[in-house]
Amino acid sequence: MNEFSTSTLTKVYSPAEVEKKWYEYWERNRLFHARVNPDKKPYTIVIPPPNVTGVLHMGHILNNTLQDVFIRYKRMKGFEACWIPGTDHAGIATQNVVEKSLMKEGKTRHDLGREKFIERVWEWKRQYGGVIIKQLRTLGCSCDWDRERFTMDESLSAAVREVFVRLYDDGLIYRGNYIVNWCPKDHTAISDDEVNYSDQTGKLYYIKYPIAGTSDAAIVATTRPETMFGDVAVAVNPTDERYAHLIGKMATLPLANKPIPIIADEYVDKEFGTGMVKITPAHDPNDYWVGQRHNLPQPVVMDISARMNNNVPPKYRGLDRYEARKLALADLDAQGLLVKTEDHTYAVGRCYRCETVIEPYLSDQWFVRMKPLAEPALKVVLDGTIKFYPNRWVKVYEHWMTNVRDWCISRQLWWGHRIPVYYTADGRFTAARSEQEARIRLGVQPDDPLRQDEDVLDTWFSSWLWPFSVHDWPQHEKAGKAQDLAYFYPTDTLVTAPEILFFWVARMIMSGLRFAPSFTGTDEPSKNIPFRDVYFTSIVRDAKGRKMSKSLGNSPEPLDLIAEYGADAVRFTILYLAPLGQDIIYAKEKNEIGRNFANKIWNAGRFLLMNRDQIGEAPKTAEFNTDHLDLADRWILSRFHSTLLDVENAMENYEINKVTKVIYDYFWHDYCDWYVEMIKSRLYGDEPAEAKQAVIARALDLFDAALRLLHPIMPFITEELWQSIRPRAANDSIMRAAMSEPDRSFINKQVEDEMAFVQNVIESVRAIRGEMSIAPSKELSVVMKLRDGRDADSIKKYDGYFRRLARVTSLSFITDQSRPRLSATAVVQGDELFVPLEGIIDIEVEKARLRKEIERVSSLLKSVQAKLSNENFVAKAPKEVVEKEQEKLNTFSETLEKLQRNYAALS
RNA sequence: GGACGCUUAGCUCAGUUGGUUCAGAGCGUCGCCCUUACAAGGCGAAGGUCGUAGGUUCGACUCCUACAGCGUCCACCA
Repeated sequence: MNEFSTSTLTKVYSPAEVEKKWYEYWERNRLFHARVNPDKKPYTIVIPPPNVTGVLHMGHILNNTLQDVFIRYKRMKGFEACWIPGTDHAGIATQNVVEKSLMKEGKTRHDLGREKFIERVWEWKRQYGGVIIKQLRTLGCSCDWDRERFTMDESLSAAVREVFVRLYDDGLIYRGNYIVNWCPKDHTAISDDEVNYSDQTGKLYYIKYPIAGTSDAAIVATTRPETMFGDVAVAVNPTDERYAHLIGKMATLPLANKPIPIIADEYVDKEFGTGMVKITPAHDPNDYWVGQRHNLPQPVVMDISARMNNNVPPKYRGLDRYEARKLALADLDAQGLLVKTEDHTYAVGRCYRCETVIEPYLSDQWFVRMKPLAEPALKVVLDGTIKFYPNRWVKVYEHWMTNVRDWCISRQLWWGHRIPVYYTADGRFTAARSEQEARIRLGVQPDDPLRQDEDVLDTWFSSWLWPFSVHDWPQHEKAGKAQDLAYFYPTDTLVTAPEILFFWVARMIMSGLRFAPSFTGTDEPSKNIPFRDVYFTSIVRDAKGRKMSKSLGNSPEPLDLIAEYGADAVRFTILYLAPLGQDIIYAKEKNEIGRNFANKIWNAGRFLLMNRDQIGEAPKTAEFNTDHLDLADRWILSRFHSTLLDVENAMENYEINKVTKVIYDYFWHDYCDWYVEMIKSRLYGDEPAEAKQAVIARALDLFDAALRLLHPIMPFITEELWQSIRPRAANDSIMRAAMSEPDRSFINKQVEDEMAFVQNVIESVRAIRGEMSIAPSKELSVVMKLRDGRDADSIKKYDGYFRRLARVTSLSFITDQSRPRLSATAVVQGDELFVPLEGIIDIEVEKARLRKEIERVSSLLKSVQAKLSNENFVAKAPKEVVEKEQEKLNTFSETLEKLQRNYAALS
């Protein structure tokens, strides 16, 4: 498995086989599996269960990459990291999918009947469901697959029943005849949160309702004339003097020819329309409450498909609501009762699943009383027991939780958890965990008829229990999961989209605080909350800033991306682009960032292996070999440990894009661009073999450490290289290796300053080369004139670096004015540097170069001078700041002087 | 109508207690290079009065206010 020879490493990294190979290896060795381990602290994440009908999209890529990064990072940091995967049964979505396939056979679910239909859904689930779970493997997710759950598993159904009964017994679940959001296509109620509103331009119709016995008429304005058949009153504002005389009179409902009263109610806005409103209690939520206040009847005039029912005049019966609207308007117009029609923009609510315009509809539904659940759930977020990242979502949460409305949990579907309520023949009912329990509760004999409620529960009624139901609560004892539940609950981090803050996040907090005490045995909120941190992910948008979605067709196909760029590259790229709390603008081509980086890592590995094979490696003693250290070594060790600190810090704050940037910069620019280039001068120089082998060992140590640092983000390539660079034990994996711990004793400011000088010299020579268009292969000489107190030997010892990185083949020093006549010059930290360019130099180019540099330094100098001559500044600014400015003044003026002298020497 | 977020190089974005060798990176552009890890690469260069207008301060990309543009969430008048 390990110890490749260099020849097997191709020049360009090809991820496909590598990724497949290692994922199989990890899974085969059950390296993702977490078990209760008292010696380690647990770190748990439960996956936001994707719909069982779902396929991977870019949002999942981001969301699951983040979770995998957290899990892999914590695992390497010594935690027992457990990522629990699973899928959601997704009531409406799944039922729709199966109904669609039935339609192809010319059947409806009613042709099959409930039992057969549900069987059919299970069959579908077994065959096609959970594709997304397989796709997550492609992405490299290290989920504990032994713990995979489905929200319709028997154990999760038990949790649903338990919770329902408890809430029912506590009086928090009730049944009522209320207006709900009805989807005429899915034939079910949906919750307030499942309705999406969008502005739409429609018409506002003014309709005349004659008033019996007078020539007067009430003129009402409505956007939905078809609901007029359900009108039971006309309302005016009690303070509206225009209509005071009409209150108590009867108006005639046109077309239906029914008398309805004119009533007064505060709800009516005097300014809108005519100030008179038709009241339709069964088809409008506001009208419903008006009707309640005035004890009005609630005639329902549509059926479950929003077709007019038998409560309307015969000619309208059976018509779709929009056809009925058309016909009613025509009839009203014919009778001269349609006064006028205006354009009107208003918000239309649509079903979040099928986009059908919802119909407010009066029906019997089950509700959860939310206030008592919301209060403690709000508290733990406000007091920081649960933290939101970014924090601003706390305000949104607070607003919702203080204005929370009761949750309609019944759905008129077949696919889902059946409501555990049982009715006797004479109409008594109770909630119960089982039919047997219901019989006991109701005092009903085993052979007496008992009927279970036909409806199922909202999908979220099972997902809100997810953090503990995954451990088979309330049957955890029986299932042998008691220890797991105690050890892995609460979870640590929840990674989810802000869109489901209310649907899911808020409700999980409520359910955790409400039900966890029964297994944690404490009322302490911090032990009962379902998670400690919530990370809200970015929205992935396209180049035009539009949200990526299936319907817009503007999203790349994730699996194609992975096939083309590699999973590591896709993971790296999306994290690199995703700042905490900000949306991300995504385009396929961006994956070149990750792909190129992977290739860079790959080639660094090739370089090291090649040299190891040729030179050999000193035997391993500590994490980092510290024999034969020189400047570059001390510097890279210093840089590495500061990088570790930065990564740790950014990780704690969930600044993952910062983590990727820090590592990227370190690896590419510090390790590859400088360090690797610098050790070449030693590896190919004339040092003793022992020193060279120490250099190789150290470079490999650092590479090993960098691979571990990178592993959570790019799991595959790091495993491949980690296994190749050193012999590893059988079944070992980088994912089980320890992350390096930052050690401040390696961080050395003097070393970094010294290195900065060497880098500046090299960069100055390179800049001259670049400006003069001198080929990199052309060898150059450098003459230096040092400022007072500087020792030439302290610079000469870096000769090898200058030779290797700037192609400086001759370095000499002068102390007088004998500078080479035709040379380009630079000033590096006060030391002057001359590059003799006899025959190559273009005087004008060099003069222009120097002029620009002189300008730059002059403007710096000027601003420092301005500051120091400002009395207020000197008097009020802190002493250190003033001193610093004073130092700058000296440096700048010295540098400027030298530049000007060298400029003069050219003319 | 209410709340929140964003506005820095052509593009996508960094910029942590306010102190100009921090105005930066990547992509793109231009120039020189296939230098024995990497052209998916190396080196260098050009390019921005940090949305607008005020204010606080010795000093603001960084704090405050207003405005503009973009975006998100919530509520909603029939």
